Amino acid sequence: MRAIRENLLSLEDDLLAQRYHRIREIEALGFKPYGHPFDATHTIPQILSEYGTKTAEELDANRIPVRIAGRIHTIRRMGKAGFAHLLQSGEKLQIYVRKDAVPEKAFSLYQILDIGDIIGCEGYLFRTRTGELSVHVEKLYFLAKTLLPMPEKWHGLEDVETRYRQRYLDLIANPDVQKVFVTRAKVIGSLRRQLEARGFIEVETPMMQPLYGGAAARPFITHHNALDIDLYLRIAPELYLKRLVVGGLERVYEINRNFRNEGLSTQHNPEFTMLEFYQAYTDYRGLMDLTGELLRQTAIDATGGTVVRYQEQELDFGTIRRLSMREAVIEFWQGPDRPTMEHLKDPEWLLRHSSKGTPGEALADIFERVAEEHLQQPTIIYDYPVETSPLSKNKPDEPDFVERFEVYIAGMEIGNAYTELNDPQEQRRRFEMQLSMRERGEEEAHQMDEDFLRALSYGMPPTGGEGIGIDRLTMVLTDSRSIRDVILFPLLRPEGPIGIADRLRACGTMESSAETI
RNA sequence: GGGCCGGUAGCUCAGUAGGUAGAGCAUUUGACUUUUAAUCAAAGGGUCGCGGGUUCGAGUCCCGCCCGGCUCACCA
Repeated sequence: MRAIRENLLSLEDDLLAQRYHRIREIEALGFKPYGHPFDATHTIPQILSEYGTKTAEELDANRIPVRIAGRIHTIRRMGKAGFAHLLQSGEKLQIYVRKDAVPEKAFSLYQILDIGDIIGCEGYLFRTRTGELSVHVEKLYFLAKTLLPMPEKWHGLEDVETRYRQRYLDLIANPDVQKVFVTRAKVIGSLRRQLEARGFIEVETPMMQPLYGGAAARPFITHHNALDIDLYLRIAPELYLKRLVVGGLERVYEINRNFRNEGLSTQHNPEFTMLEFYQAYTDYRGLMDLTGELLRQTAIDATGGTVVRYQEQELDFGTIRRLSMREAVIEFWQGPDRPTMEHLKDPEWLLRHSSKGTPGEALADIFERVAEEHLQQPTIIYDYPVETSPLSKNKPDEPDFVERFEVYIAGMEIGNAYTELNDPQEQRRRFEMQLSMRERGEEEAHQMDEDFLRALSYGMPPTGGEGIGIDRLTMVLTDSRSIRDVILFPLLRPEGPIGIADRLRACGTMESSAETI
């Protein structure tokens, strides 16, 4: 018994225990600590946009009754009256509670509210002496108790690790974070609408694949027990989507996760979201036009305009520049000995300027080192060497190159597109080329996919296909520096013991013991 | 994996030269019926990331480790 008392004493300073105890006080006042449905007349953002410009006189002359709900962000108690700010969807509205305007128990409830509690209230809109639009409360409802303290009110939650691990807390404490994810939803919605409007249908293809392909990356491996087979989490949906084009679904798209077992960085998360779409009877030229239209409209839908601020610069989505890979190398070459187009067509020159094994790989390597970081404005880079592009169609006049382009924005690769290789014989040769690269130790070279070859052997119409990285596009459109800021739950190492279960159990035990003392 | 930076109260952060661990917010108690970073008065709250070492004495110096950030490498 004494041990219990001592525990109770030691818990007096514990915020969790304090607040847990408060649940009983809330119940004693006739309120439920959790779980009422609540019919609001408005959301807080609605009130702000509908009545934000009404004057005090207008509000007094024509009283507007409201029922709203929100989380308590700040509370200022002043004896027999007080204020609080309620937070909903990242926006705040002040409420005013005075003792003579609400039932007695409601005022008692107001006096024991904690920052972070979720409440509802009913009353009418007015402006305070200082002019702030507020709710004059006549009825108070209790909707959910917070047991843990909220982050500080004006710095918010700064600790990046906590922000990523406890995104719910980040969303509560940092209203701008909500905006990022609203914009992300707008990006995806905009792309869907635009593709649907052009006759594309959305499909879902396997995430778990017996062979992985469509990109160069190391996969995650998992196991299916009943079939006793290993499966790969897909690194790309490409080969499945092209099978659908063979089947006559001439315009298909998929927006879904890819998984690549690679390092993490500000631009890489092991699972990330990709839009891939395929359009029969077009080629990469057609896709360049389409890409320009898609990106322009997405920027408008997500941000309201075609000019987007990103890290001290203005990116213009209104027009997208087009450069061949070789032109880009020439344009962005730093220092002396700027190469000419002839140099860039000379295998020996290329091999001299790169450690890569083939002229094509060397060109791609040089491009990445010389040009990539300079591609800040939305830019299409086209004509890629065949070695790095096992699924693209050769250029008719230059068979060492393929009809492929990538979209760069803010120095990042955002999109990748090409005229699809639809000649099964050539595709077989490409796979075999990849296999030999694999034997040379290129772990990420493509696997042979015979069913895909079989599908192509039935005939795939000439087709253009493209992938757009949703996360990176969202970064650009939300002015985010890290991919983790546009992924709700980015991958982190698991954290150590949290201990909340023990603390909650202790609260419960204390309480039932206390009753028997 | 390499380099650099960081981890101190629930949150945001200070912490001198190696000498009793601090502030603001939050919390608790009291005052206050138009405040808004509310104010005023008082109080409680710490595994200084973890483990070793040096020292009479370590948040501080040294070594190892854990977690995170940035960056390079890697990732077409």
